[in-house]
Amino acid sequence: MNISRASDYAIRGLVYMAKKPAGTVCFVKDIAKNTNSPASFMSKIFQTLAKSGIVHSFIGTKGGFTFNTRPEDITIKMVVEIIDGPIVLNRCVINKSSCQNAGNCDVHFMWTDIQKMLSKALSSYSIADFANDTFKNKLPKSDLNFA
Amino acid sequence: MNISRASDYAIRGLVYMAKKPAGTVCFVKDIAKNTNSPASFMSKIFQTLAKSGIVHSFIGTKGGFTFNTRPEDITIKMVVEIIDGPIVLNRCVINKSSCQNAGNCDVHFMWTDIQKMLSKALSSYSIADFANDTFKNKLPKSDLNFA
DNA sequence: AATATTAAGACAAATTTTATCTTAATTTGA
DNA sequence: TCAAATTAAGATAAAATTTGTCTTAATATT
Repeated sequence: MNISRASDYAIRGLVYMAKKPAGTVCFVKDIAKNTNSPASFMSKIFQTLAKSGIVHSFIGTKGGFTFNTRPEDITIKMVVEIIDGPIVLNRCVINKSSCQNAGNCDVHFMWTDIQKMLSKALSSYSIADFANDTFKNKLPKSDLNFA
Repeated sequence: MNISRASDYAIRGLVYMAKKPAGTVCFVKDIAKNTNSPASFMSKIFQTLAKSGIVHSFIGTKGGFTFNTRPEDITIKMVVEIIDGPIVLNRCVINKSSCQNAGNCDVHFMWTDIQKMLSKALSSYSIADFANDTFKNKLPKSDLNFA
C-alpha cells in the first residue's frame, strides 16, 4: 500500500523541471543530482515518462528532456500510473472473475469506492502545484468526515 | 499501490468467520475452502492474525480459530496493517530524513494528507459490516468533492 | 499409548522493485 | 570529416518482497 521509489523520483524530477523556465532542456544527470536519486535509475524512469508522452527526449550532446505537457496538466495520478501502472487497490476491482463472488460482494464495492476516492485525490494535485505555490489552496483532504 | 493477496485473504477469511454464530471455532481448511484461497497460505495468515491478538488459536484435534475481538471492532485498516504492515504511501511520511527536504516539502504534506484520508476510509469499515448488512449505510465515499 | 487432526514455523519459488552496465544516437569542435 | 564528448535507450542483474509449500510440534480423541 504505497507508491514505489520510482514514482517518488519521477514526481520529484518533474517538479524540479517545472521550476525551470518553460522549455528548458534538462539533463537526467542534473535532475538526479538535485533530487538525490540514482542517475541511472532516473534515466530509466524518464525513458518511461518520455514513452508516455508527457515529456520529450533529445538524444546526444545537448540532449535531455523537456515537458511535452504543461506541468499544470500533469496530475500526480498520471505520474504514478505511468510509472507504477494503474492504481488498483485489489485485483477484484478490475478483474471480477478473480473474485469468488464474481465481483458482486460488499468487499468488492468497498475497494472500488475507496479506489475512486484515492484516484480523485491524486488527480487533484498537479506537478505545477509543487513547483509554484498553488499547493497551499488545496489542503487538507484528511478533514473529510466519514460517517 | 494495492493491498496484498494476503490481506485480501485475511479479510475474506475473517468475514467468513463472522458469518458463523459468535464463538464458533473455525478450521483454516474450511476458511480456505470457502474463500478460494490456498490453505497453507491462509494458515500462515491466521498465524499472524493470532499473534496480533484479534483471533485466538487452538492447537490439536478440534483446534482452530475464534474471534478474540468482536467483528464490529475489527476495522479493515487493522487487518491490512496486521498483514501488510503500516500503511505508508511514501517513505517520507514516516521517515523525514529520507527526504532531501527533511520532510518539509509540499509533496510530503500531500502524501501525509492523502494517507490520513485513506486511513480514515479504511477505518470506517469493520469486518462485521461485510458479514451483516450494515455495509449499505456507508457508501459512497467516492462522492467526496475535492476542490 | 497410538492415531488423527490441528496450528506453527521453516523453507522455497516467483514476482516485483530497484537498480547498474552497455550500446546507440547526436552534437560539437578539431 | 571525423573523433570525442555527451546524451538517452535498452539490456542485464541484484535485492527485496510477495506468495506460497512442506515439515514439525502440539493437542484431543479413541
